[in-house]
Amino acid sequence: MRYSQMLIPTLREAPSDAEVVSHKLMIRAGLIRQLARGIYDYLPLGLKVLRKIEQITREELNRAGCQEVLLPVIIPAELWQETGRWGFYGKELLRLKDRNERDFCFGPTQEEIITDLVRREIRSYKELPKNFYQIHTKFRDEIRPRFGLMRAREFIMKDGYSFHATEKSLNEHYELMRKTYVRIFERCGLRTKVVEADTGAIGGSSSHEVVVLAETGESEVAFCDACDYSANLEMASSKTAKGEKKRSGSSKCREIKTPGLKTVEEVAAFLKVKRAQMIKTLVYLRDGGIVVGLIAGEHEINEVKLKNACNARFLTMADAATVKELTGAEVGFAGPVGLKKKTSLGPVQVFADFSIQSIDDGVTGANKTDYHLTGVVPDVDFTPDQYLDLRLVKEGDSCGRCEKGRLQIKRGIEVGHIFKLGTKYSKSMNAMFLDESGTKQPFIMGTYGIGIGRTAAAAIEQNNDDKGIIWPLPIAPFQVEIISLNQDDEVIKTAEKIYDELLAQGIEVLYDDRDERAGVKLTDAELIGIPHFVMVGSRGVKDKVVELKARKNGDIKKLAFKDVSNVVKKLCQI
RNA sequence: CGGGGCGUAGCGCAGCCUGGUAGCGCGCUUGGUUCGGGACUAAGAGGUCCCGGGUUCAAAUCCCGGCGCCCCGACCA
Repeated sequence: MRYSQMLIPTLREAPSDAEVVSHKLMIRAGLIRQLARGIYDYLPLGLKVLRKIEQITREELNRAGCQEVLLPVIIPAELWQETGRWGFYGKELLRLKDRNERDFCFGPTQEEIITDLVRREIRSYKELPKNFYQIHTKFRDEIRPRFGLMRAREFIMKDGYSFHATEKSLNEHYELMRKTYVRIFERCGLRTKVVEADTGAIGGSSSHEVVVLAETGESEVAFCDACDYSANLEMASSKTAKGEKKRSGSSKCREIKTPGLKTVEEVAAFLKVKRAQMIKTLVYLRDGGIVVGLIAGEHEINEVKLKNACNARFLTMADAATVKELTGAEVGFAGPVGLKKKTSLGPVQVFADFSIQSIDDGVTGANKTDYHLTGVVPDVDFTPDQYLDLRLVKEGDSCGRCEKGRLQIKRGIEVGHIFKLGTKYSKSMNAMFLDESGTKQPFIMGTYGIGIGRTAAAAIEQNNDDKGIIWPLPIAPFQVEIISLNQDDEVIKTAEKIYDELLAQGIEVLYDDRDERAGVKLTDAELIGIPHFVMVGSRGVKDKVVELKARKNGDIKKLAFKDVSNVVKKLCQI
């Protein structure tokens, strides 16, 4: 491709609304332009990168036995009503009506569609397992799109769905997908980590995320420095003392006046007790009731763990009025002793983190404004419904899996996600096959996603310098860029000749044939980040040499004309 | 949805406070000189000052309403 014929609108300055480096560079290098919030045009250079990532994804999935399909983006409401998601999904689901006022949505994910196809076309266990995937555009009306393609509303995603006759088959396939995902991102030239993840709203029993470690990532992952344990912060567990047996005895609880002291720090300082002795009491609102979480004052509660523990559909901090109704006190004085079992909003569940199990002289709110209780003993003064792990792990906590490891916490970009779904969708949509004994069984399903645009953004986050993008070779829009450093006849002749030679070798080459100064061409070349430059100038032409420059480290090698195509070809082998 | 900010030429911004009919840098067009790391020079093109209403002799500027975009928070296969 000739640069002069391509639309590559590079910018010296990034638009002021771009925050993170990948967003800035994607705009400056002319890969994307924004049309509306979270909605982008993909320009020629940007599309080439996406296509590369798609192609690698396709090759690896096909190799793993998956089949590509292409499902509609506009979906009739009926299918979503079958699974109940038409009601649950909320505003993130873009809903539309056709000319006859029938309800449709723009698919944010397509479990319903594929399950519908499979229930109509697959009847026997003999046809299983199967994995269908597609690469197409999704739309999620995100509350807060940001960072360019990292969190867009309209985005390109590879989504795949597998169907199995047995759990064993699902487990095997899940493992295959995990390996395949690792390989896909490795081939893209990315350094990734596979972490255990929360199954979230989509439901299901097990889930892993593939994340690219990057400062600008939106998710936090914890991993052990000794063993291979790694998990999304939402899921991560550290070593916890548990299994203390229940105590009995009489209460030595006392009420103490603590005027205006609400936080753990304030109360601990006032009463001269350790934070570890404090029983922090947090009140949450869930669908159909109230959930109270108890945790030692030195720790933070992990709301995802709490939400999962009580099996809630949603969970949010309770407002002051609810806290007052439950405890009879202002916010800041809640405690587990003598709590109501019921409120106008529904029943009250109390979950306690293991960390309070061993407290024997605890301090907690008295459910009375300006008062706290001391000498509180769990299982004597109050009994939680359940003890479990509710802690948000901290950097340096000991690993929950191995003996000596410590947890580290880093930020990452979630580029892939795999789920064991089970029969959630097949059951609600009555998608059944006949097993060996001739009985109807719901399909056992898995779902597997890769954010294609987000992967491109993550690649830039991981590979850039102050001059611009440094594409990993496998996903670079071009492998080589030829730059004529001036417009002398001999230089142009040579550049054209090399261009033809490289093209003939099947190399993806961008030839900057513009009548621009060397500086302009080089700066643009560095910005758009093609891995190798072949620089042709009049000085070299005299001696029949060109210069080969690596974008990554700036190394320059002189090359005789006759060697160019062989050397470059070797460099471009992946 | 709550809090904050912004909207003036393709991009980055000034002008607004204190109303008088729009400017700078980069980019773009044409000519000349230049030409191996973002040239110089001369001449140009390009703006519904986000939209609507109001105040005023006069509004980019003041007032009211709306829209769009960004940031923080709540959300998130």
